[in-house]
Amino acid sequence: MNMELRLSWTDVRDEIRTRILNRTYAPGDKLPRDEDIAAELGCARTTVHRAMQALSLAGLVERKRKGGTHVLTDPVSRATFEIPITRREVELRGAKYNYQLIGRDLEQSPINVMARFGIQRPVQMLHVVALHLADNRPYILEDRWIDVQSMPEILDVDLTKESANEWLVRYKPYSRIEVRFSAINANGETAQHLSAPVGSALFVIERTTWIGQAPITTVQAVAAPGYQLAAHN
Amino acid sequence: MNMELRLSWTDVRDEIRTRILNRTYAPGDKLPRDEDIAAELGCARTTVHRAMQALSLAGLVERKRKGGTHVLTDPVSRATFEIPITRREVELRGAKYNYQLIGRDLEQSPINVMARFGIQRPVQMLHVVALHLADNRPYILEDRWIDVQSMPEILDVDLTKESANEWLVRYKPYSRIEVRFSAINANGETAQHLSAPVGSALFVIERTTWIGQAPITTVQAVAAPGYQLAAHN
DNA sequence: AACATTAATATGTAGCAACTTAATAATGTC
DNA sequence: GACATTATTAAGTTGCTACATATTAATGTT
Repeated sequence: MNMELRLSWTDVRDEIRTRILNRTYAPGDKLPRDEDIAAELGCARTTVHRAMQALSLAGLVERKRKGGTHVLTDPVSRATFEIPITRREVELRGAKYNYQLIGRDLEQSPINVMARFGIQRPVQMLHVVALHLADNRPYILEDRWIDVQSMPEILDVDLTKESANEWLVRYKPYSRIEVRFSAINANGETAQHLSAPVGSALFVIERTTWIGQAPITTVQAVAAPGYQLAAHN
Repeated sequence: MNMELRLSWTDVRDEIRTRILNRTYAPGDKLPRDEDIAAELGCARTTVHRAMQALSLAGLVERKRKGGTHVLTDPVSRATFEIPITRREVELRGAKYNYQLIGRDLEQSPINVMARFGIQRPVQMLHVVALHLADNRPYILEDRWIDVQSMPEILDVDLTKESANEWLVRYKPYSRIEVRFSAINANGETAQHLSAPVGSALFVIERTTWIGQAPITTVQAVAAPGYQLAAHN
């Protein structure tokens, strides 16, 4: 019978990772050239290359042209998380989703919003405050600013029925996103909207998106108490 | 003069993304086959394939063998963040790093720790509580559990000088990591360690790591007030 | 009609070859 | 010795070919 001898790039990646873990290649060490590893393991250089790319992306090794590949001494934890649209997130938890528009106004962008976009002068923006509910309980309170210059269509959207985010991701997928996490104590208004005690610790997600260089939207999403966000590698 | 006509896979990715953004390929649509796109743009199928992989990873399209490529109707926000070792993080902010060991005990793993590792029966673990300081001000309070079965060496490490995390990333790089974020109100003890008012909202990072199937460590890191974590795509 | 079998098809993966690029090393010049 | 120039090297990139795999569509059998 014919054994499967061919190595996939994931096999190579795992082999190299094992060697790094068991200190065959110790932190700081220079690894053999892709070509030599390929010869040793009996695969193509392309395959080693892909494995190395993965390890480099994972923050385990560092690669430089001509310089070769080195095991990093201080590997960084790198993890990825997903932020689905809130409706999806709620539905995935098996809860009923609802949405309430709280406020909608055309305003000049305040300082903190300008800072998030990295712009110098205030511009006209659509300011939307809305509440997402799971099983009729407050889930996330969002405070959103939308650039009307690069997206005048948003002014005609009926935001009482559909969340601005749903419309945006459907019609204007971003190309760049920046996310910041933090924690705040609930102030009176926030506490009221989220039916949480004043002062309770709330998880905050701040997202800012662009299409190319053009600012699209920035949102501060405050989650109800108990909210957790998971990520993995 | 000879123009640069060759398309790189990033060019192809950008072109396809643009078409998705301007609704040439609308949400839900089926894209042409890789081969046809390659023919149209004048590049190899491999190149289109790589571009598509990137878009698929980014959550913009979905690919199935024989089924073809479809634009997703609800693209998910996917972002990546890095957690360097705390010393690095502090030094990168231009601050002086210090570290204090608060407690170190061999204990049976409690329920919540077992849950994080997904194990059924309690095991002997090293429980370490420590404080990281930036410019002599509390920065992060960590509460860590380390599996001694898969890592007896940790018992001989002098944790008064080096943080357990530093030792771990140096000698035992994980292969799988799970991260959870949340917010808590500072209780008396936590507040005291972090010199924060009781009740203040604190950002919490919970990290659990494995090597293969073997649990390594789980840590609850509570950041001092004002802490922010940034991510990007 | 229901079910199993077979064929067709679009993506997934690996190898090979040729060329590009960035960084280092070697050399030459003043 | 200091500096600029050139050569070398190892990773990066693209294209091509061949084959694997999963899924759908078509066909055959009862």
